[in-house]
Amino acid sequence: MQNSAPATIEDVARLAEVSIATVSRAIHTPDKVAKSTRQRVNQAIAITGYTTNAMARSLRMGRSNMILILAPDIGDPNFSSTLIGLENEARAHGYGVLIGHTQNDPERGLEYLKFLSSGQATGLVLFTGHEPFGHQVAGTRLPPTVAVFEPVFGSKISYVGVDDVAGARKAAEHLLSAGHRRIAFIGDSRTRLGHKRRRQGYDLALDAARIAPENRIVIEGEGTIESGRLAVEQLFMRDTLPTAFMCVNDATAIGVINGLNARGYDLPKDFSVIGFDDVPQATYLSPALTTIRQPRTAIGKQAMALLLAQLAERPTERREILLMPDLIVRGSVTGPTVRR
Amino acid sequence: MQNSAPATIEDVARLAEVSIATVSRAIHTPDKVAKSTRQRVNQAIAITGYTTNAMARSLRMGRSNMILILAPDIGDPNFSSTLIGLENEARAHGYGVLIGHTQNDPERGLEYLKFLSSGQATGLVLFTGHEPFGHQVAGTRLPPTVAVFEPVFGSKISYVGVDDVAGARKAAEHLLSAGHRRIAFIGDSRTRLGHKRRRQGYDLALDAARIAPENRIVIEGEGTIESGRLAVEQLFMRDTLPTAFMCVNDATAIGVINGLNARGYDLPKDFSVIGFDDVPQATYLSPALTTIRQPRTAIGKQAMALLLAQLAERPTERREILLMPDLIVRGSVTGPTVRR
DNA sequence: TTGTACGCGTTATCAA
DNA sequence: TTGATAACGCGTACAA
Repeated sequence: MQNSAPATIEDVARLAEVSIATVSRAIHTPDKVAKSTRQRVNQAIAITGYTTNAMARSLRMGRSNMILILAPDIGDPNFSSTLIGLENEARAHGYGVLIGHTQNDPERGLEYLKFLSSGQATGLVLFTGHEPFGHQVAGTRLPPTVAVFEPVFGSKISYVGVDDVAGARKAAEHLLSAGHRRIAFIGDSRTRLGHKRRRQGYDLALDAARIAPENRIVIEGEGTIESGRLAVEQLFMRDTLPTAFMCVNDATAIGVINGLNARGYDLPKDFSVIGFDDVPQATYLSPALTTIRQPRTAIGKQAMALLLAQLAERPTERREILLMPDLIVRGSVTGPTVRR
Repeated sequence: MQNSAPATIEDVARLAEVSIATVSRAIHTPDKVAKSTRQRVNQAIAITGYTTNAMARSLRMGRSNMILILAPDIGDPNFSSTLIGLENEARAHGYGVLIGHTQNDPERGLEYLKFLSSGQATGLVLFTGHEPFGHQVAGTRLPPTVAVFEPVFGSKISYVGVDDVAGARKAAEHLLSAGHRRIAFIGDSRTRLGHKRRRQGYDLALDAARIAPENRIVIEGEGTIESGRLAVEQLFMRDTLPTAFMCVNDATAIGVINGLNARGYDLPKDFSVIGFDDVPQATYLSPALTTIRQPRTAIGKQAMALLLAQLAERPTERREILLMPDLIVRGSVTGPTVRR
């Protein structure tokens, strides 16, 4: 027997024969209400199926218990498992999460900004690598925020992510220790901070191995499958072939493998390829991709923990938490082949 | 010069020297307010940077302009492009969308249900194939809802999706016309309606080609990569090999290709494989996967249009809109090989 | 221990 | 054409 309109606190109060104030107290500070009253209230809640109206509550309190997650591309294979870490940690502390998909569209950014400033979300997680577009224009102050997956360029927003330099260094060292001396780095970038750091790791490893700069091959790329294919074509045009490809991420590696296959090469015999990220597809490539695994769920968990801490007591200093990634050895790396 | 607290309608009213009622009117029914007054109000809005507080608005109106999208798995490659269709159509009509990730967890379902009944979202899009868990328990009435991607079993919720029967039939006919007579169907299901329909399409095509039932091979599977690999193993154990694999979806096809590759077969020479969905990775497999393409963005667009129509005038009858998918020919299908 | 009454920011009704 | 004011559902001083 349920009404069409959802039960309000008043319905409960009437049924329990108390005032709405008592109902509210019975819910939020149970020890401040007599045991017998509390029981009557709880019964009434059960009967009516009462659920506190989150909107009214947030309006009154000036804050909600929702966290907004802003992502430019939900299809990114790195996104979903990071999200799980974020969600689980939030739930464990009584917060819910909502996902906003910006598609890198400034207008959408603005829209979600309004959502925030209406108080419909209390905290913000950024996958975007930059503040929401229109943020400065709108002149709004951002709520407690943490960035994930890509640090926010030129800002004091805290960041939780993988240690790109160390991970990339591991990758390069793996190639080096397999005997490679001509290693190409595919996917260099001037704008993406994370990719820049991976390039640093590459250089660090090659420095340590005393590989002369003129024996390093660096190709730019935006980190997409297409950019990987393109890089292969560029290399073949220049006719400066490496024995191994170190890719800025797995998407690039997939493109490289693809391009190499298309040219009829037999991997990993002819060339070695290593990636970064360990996306789900990496296992199903042929050869299966040797790569650096991002601890995505752990990153999500830590990021949310940091955000909730900020929510509790607003600190000023920016924090950067870097998690160490692991090398995952599969089939795409072997010793170098001497080509004639 | 901006305040810390966001401007309210009262700030605007004070600055424009009118009442808050007039401000509200100037915004929503501009023709009902004198031109000069309207201009003063607009100026004041610009100066204060006023943005209407969505929460207060929704509380008063009893409805918001947000649509909640419930998905069990955001990582599903079918999800993101469907989402884009949904988002664009919603935006075009002044609605915003929020994504809820259930991970098939009943508790999470309940949580989002509360979100809905608080009026924080007005409409619902279901990717889940079932009503939110706990729906019956909570005894809540669902808002206007439409299902996408997977029809909701045993319910009168409208559905927009691909024509599975017709698509599967196209796939089977493609195999047939390439000369195959022993075609295995991988991924049969008793519970998933969409997969059942694909199986129907397979049977229809084979009926028409007068392939006797004893020459049909049907393997169950849950539509995952792993289930595809498993199916291959089963077939080899039984020693009843087909010349072609028709897979219930691309994930299964990837597993099948993988299993076949692992056994050292040369595709598509030794076996043909066809998928269903056309996920982004399909192009990058070797061989590139011939498959049936779901018009995902169009599905999203149509689904949202249907939902918004329901929002405008609540109809009773259930509708099912089926979009026709296309055959995408790539490299994974050739004529059958005679095996000794 | 409990109840009364105000305010959160809007929109809508009713007078003026 | 405009303004006062009542609701929307809730939390919490303050009073009892």
